Amino acid sequence: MKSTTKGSRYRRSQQRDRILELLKETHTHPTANWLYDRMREDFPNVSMGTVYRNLTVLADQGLVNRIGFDGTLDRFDANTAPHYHFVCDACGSIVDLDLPVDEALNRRVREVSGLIARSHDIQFRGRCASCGGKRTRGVRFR
Amino acid sequence: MKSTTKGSRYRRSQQRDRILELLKETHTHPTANWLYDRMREDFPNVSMGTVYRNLTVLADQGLVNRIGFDGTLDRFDANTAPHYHFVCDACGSIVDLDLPVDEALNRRVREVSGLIARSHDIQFRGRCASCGGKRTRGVRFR
DNA sequence: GTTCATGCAAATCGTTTGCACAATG
DNA sequence: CATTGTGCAAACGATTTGCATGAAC
Repeated sequence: MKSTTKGSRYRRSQQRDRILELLKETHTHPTANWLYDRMREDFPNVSMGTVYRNLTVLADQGLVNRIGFDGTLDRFDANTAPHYHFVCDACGSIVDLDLPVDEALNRRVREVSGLIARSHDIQFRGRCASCGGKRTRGVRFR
Repeated sequence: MKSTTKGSRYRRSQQRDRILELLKETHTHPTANWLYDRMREDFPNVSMGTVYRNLTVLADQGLVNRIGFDGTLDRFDANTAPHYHFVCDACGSIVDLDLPVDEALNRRVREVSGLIARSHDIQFRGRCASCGGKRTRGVRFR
């Protein structure tokens, strides 16, 4: 991984630009493999290595977040503002929530434990709109 | 993975009993590999396969939780009561917090999004007591 | 005695990396 | 032209699985 400390001697590339574009126009927190499939439409010979390398660079530049929920693959998100997530038990889809981030929680942690929390993440779990109350096992997002 | 739906035709085994015991007397949310090392003290020929298989069974029986935080390996925990976690940025150690679980959050998700959240997890991030404010890069827990 | 659990090794999956060549600044 | 990015394939680390044998019920 390149360090953020140095002058970030990154060059631009069509591939990386496109990956960021895809992430900006997609709000499903895609996996590397999903991005790879989309990328092949424009760059038929693109490799997974390139996808991962660019995701790492974008994350290093702070343009993208890498998130790895319990059990699921790594997902990527161009929404770098702090926010909470809803994860569907059935199909694994992830939805951003409009709940305001509650900084007071970090303070409560300190009161209770003495530990200084600088941030926190919340994942809510349940069925998403399309999986509903049904027992249907949705197709796992890959 | 065996299903919970059937009659759970699990037999007991010394190995599984010992793994559960280790998890009960350990509150550091160990990795499979840590458990493997401890297991070898009692069962010199135990294999990782056995460790993982038993962890899966214990999780299926609801006796153990498998938790996989962002970037870290899977960790295992015999404390199955809902609780929040503090994750150290520096050394990766995980601490259970005494903060009461706030069920009202699930309701707020519904108000805001219409999604029905059945549960939620929170991970707080910061430096643990031993990593303190120091820039020391603690040894990553494996 | 039937079935489940084990140990071993090989397989799988997501991700990373070394290398020779192409693209960028 | 000095260096970074790419495509390819091989390497990697965590986890899973197939198989023959041993333990549990």
